[in-house]
Amino acid sequence: MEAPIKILIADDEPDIIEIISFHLNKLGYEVATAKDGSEAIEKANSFAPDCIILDVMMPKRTGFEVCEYLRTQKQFDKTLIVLLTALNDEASHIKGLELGGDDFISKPISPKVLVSRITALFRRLQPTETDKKVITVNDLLIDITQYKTVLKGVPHVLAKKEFELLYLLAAQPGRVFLRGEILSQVWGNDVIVGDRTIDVHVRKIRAKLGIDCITTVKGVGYKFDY
Amino acid sequence: MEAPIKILIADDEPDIIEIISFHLNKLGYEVATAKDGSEAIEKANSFAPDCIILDVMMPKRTGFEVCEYLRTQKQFDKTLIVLLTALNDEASHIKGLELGGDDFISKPISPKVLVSRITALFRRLQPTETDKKVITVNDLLIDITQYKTVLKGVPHVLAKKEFELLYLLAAQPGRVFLRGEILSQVWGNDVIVGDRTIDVHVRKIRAKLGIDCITTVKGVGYKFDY
DNA sequence: CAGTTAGTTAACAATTTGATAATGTAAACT
DNA sequence: AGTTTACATTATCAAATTGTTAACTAACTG
Repeated sequence: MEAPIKILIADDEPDIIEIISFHLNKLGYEVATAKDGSEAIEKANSFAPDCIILDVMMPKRTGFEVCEYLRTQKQFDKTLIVLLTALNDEASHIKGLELGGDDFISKPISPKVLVSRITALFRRLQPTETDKKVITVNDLLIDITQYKTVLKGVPHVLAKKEFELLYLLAAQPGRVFLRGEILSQVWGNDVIVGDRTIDVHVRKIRAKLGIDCITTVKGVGYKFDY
Repeated sequence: MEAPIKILIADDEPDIIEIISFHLNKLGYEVATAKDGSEAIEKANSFAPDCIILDVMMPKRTGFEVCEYLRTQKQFDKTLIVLLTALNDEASHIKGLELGGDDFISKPISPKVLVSRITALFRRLQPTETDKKVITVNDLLIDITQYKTVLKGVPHVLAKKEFELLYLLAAQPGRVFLRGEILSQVWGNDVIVGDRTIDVHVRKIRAKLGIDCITTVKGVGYKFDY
């Protein structure tokens, strides 16, 4: 990504603003803040954020009102809107979705959840990341429609399970998959197989491709890293 | 596009249906809904949608079952199928791709993501050139208007089923066809024939043409590769 | 250094496909 | 109609591939 992603946070509680912007800043996002609904709209126009986090309960204008207004404006077509609601407020959740909100986070806020939800949203906006059938990482190509793996232009034939395992890991490079996750995702929940089975398949993939694209995270699981 | 694009939504949660149909309606799509898998299949037949959004977890029949079934029906050849899955369920992702799903959207649903993904799918669909009558790959020519196969200038006579099988595979070189797909496309879904039948026909094609243009993908299916 | 975890290898089991022959079937031809 | 012919399908078994486990070794952790 070239320019830093810009995020606007609007909440009337300074503590919340501080916590959120601290964490987002740390991750390289460019952050602006607003302390009520009216300021949120002003800042949205001047700052042109990619994502706006709105507290539902705010002075001057509620998050709903801001959300509704923003959705009428063409320049905020592609802006993600995340609403902060009280815990378990299903009604607000539905209302927010109808007004065009993209996601909801319940207070109290876990910074970790917030960040992962926001990154997930951005990821989902681009089907090319997670949802494509062909994965390419450097000079490695993995195509599930063809069950084909090509490394440096040379095709390598993997068996079904090997392929599915590699595909799973490579779909999210860097993410560590626990053994349990791998088992349930590749083998399914009904099938019961031992842990060694995974090792053996990992080994075969490494051997066939001739590269170490799968990294062992001892005591945890495996990740694709290439 | 002249007539409005028709979209069928199947989910057992009325809230989800309401939100999605609200947003799609607003964009000018014609929307029908179903509350379970069985109703989804009924509505698919009567409504003839261009795109079907299926929740994976549904009563009566799961989204997977519906997807699998629809893909066996010739009239849903070009129908887009979008599956709604729980967040981060990679196994479903892979399974869905194998069953012929076109895209995946994780719950909770963001209207923005949903809409952008669906329009992206339709955009991708434009270059529909699947209906070629004559296929030529290298020095192999396959003409369905004459049921004729010519390899290196030499005609080879294939039986009806042999030809149709070859034609199906060669129409999308490289793509793996599951046995189920082959059966439903070449034999139809009413006819029940065993798996060996496919093997035998593949063998005959290989023998008659004298080349290995059909590759076996063990545990998965066959693909044309020449 | 004991205990845990992963890698390696080989053997075995399970599955899948290939090949061949036999049977069924439907049209084509006396 | 009866026969022939070509094609489609199934049955059966052989062969190849793939999946899994066991047993052992190596590496790491505290």
